Amino acid sequence: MPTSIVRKLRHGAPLSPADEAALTAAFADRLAVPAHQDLIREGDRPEFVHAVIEGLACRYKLTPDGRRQIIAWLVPGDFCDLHVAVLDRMDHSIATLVPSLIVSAPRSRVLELVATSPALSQALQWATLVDEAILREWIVGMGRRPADKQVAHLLCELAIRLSAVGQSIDGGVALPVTQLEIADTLGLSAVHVNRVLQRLRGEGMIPAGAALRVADIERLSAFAEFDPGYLHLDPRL
Amino acid sequence: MPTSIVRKLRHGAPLSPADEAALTAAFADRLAVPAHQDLIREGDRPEFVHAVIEGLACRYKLTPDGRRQIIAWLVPGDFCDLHVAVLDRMDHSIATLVPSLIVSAPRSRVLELVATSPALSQALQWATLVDEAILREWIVGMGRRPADKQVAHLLCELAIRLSAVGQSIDGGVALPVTQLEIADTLGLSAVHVNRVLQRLRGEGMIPAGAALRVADIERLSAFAEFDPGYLHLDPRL
DNA sequence: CGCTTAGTTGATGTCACTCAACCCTAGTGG
DNA sequence: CCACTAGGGTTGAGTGACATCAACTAAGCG
Repeated sequence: MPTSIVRKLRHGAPLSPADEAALTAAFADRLAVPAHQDLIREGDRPEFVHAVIEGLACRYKLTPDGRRQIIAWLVPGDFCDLHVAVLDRMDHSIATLVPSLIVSAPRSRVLELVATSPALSQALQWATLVDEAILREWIVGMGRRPADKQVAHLLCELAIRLSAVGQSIDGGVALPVTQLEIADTLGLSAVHVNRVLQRLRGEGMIPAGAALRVADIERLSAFAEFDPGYLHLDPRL
Repeated sequence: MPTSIVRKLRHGAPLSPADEAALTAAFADRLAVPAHQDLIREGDRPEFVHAVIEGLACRYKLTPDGRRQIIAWLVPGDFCDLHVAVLDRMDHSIATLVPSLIVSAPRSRVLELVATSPALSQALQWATLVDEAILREWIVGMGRRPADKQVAHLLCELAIRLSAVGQSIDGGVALPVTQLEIADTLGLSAVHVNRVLQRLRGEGMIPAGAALRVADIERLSAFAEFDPGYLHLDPRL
C-alpha cells in the first residue's frame, strides 16, 4: 500500500520500486497534528521537509489588518516546503485545516534523494511546477471569474486532486471544509460563499446536506468551465 | 557587461565566471520581437527555453468569453519556459508587451548546464521558486487588498524587479505599461485603474505626467504595505 | 489629415461586502 | 440529564467598491 506521497509523485515521473522505497524510507518520521495548528510560520527556516499524508492543510498569509488569505490547499501527497533548500526563509505560513498526519525528512536527506535518482528529482520538480500552475489558475479565477464559478471551480479542483490520491468514495468526494476557509481562499466573504453554495445546491450542482460533497463532477465542471489540464496529472493513472 | 540573465541569477546563487560564461554561451540565439506578439501559445511544447533580455513580456490566459488575465510580468532576466523539461505542455501563453529582445537555448543545452553546474542548477531553481512566490503575493493582493493598494503594490514590485536588473535611471523607474495591462493583471477594469492612478498622482505617490514612473519608492511602499521579502533578492547585490 | 490607440470623464448599475441577528449541532460541565 | 457554550451555518437590510456603457480628448502615425 503506497503512501499518498508515492501515489502523487507517480504522476510526475515513472518511479522504480527502489525510488518508491527510498522515498518512503526518507519520510519515516510521522506526526499526528490536530486541526487548526501551524506547522510552519512565515520567517521560519525549517530544517525538515514536510508532507501531508492524511488530512488537509493550507498555505496562508495574514495581511497587516489581520485578514487571512489562503494561498494553497495541501491534500494528501503534497509537500509543504520543498523550496527550503533554495529559498532563505518561508514567505508564508502553513497550518492544518483538519486533524492530519504529517511526515518529514531532513533537508539533507531530500537533497540526497534528488542527487541519486533522476526520476525522483524530476518528480519533485514536477510537484513544485504543478503548485505553480495551480496558483496561475487561481489568479485567473480571482481576476476574471464571478463568485459562483470561482467556488465551483475550486470544488472541482479539490475533488480531482483528492481522487488522484485515492480519496474518493464511490464516485463522490467529501470536502471537510468550512465556508470561511473557502471564502479566505477565493477572496470572498463567508456570507457570500454561503449564498453561492445554496444556489449551487439548489441547481443540483452539488448534493444537498450540510457536509460539502462533490458528486456530479461533469455537471460542476461544465458550469465552472473547469479544464483539468493545468493539474498536469498523468491520465494513465 | 553581463546580460540581464546573469545579473538576475546572481541573486539566486553565487556564480563562477565559468558559470556565467556557459550561461551566456548557451543563450546565444537572439531575436528582436515587436510589441504585442505571442512568443509561446497555450498547448505548445517548445523545444527551446526562452528568456527576456530587453523589453517586457507577460504570461497570460484567455477565458472562454475572451477576457484576458495576465499571470506574470517578465522583466529582463526572466525565463519564459524553464518548466518545459518537466511539464508536458504550456498551460498558458506568453506575449511581448513592448518591443523586446528575446534569447533562447535548446532544451537539451539547458539540461546540460543544470547537470554540470550545481550553482547554475540552484540559480535556475531559485528563479522558478521566486516566480511562485510572486504568484502567491499576487493572490494575497487580489483577494484581500483594495484596488488602490493593489495598483501601488504592483508598481512597487515592478520597480524593484526592474532596478534589480539595472533598469532604474537616477533613482526612478519608468514603467512602459498601459493602464489596460495593469487592469488585466489585477482583475480590474481599465477605467477603474485610470481613476486609481489619478488618485495616486494626486496624492503625490507617483509623479504626474502621462508616462508611468515610480520615483519615491519609500512613499509608495508604505502606502501599499509592500514587503519585498517575497522577491527573495540578495540584499548584497 | 483621417485613423487608431491610450487615456479621461460622467452616469448608472450590480456584485459582493458589512453588520447584525438568529439557528443548529456538538461538546462540556455541573 | 440538562443548561451553557462555541463554532459553523443561515438570513435580511443597507452600503459601497468597482463594473459597464458611452462619449470625448490627446497623441502618434501612415
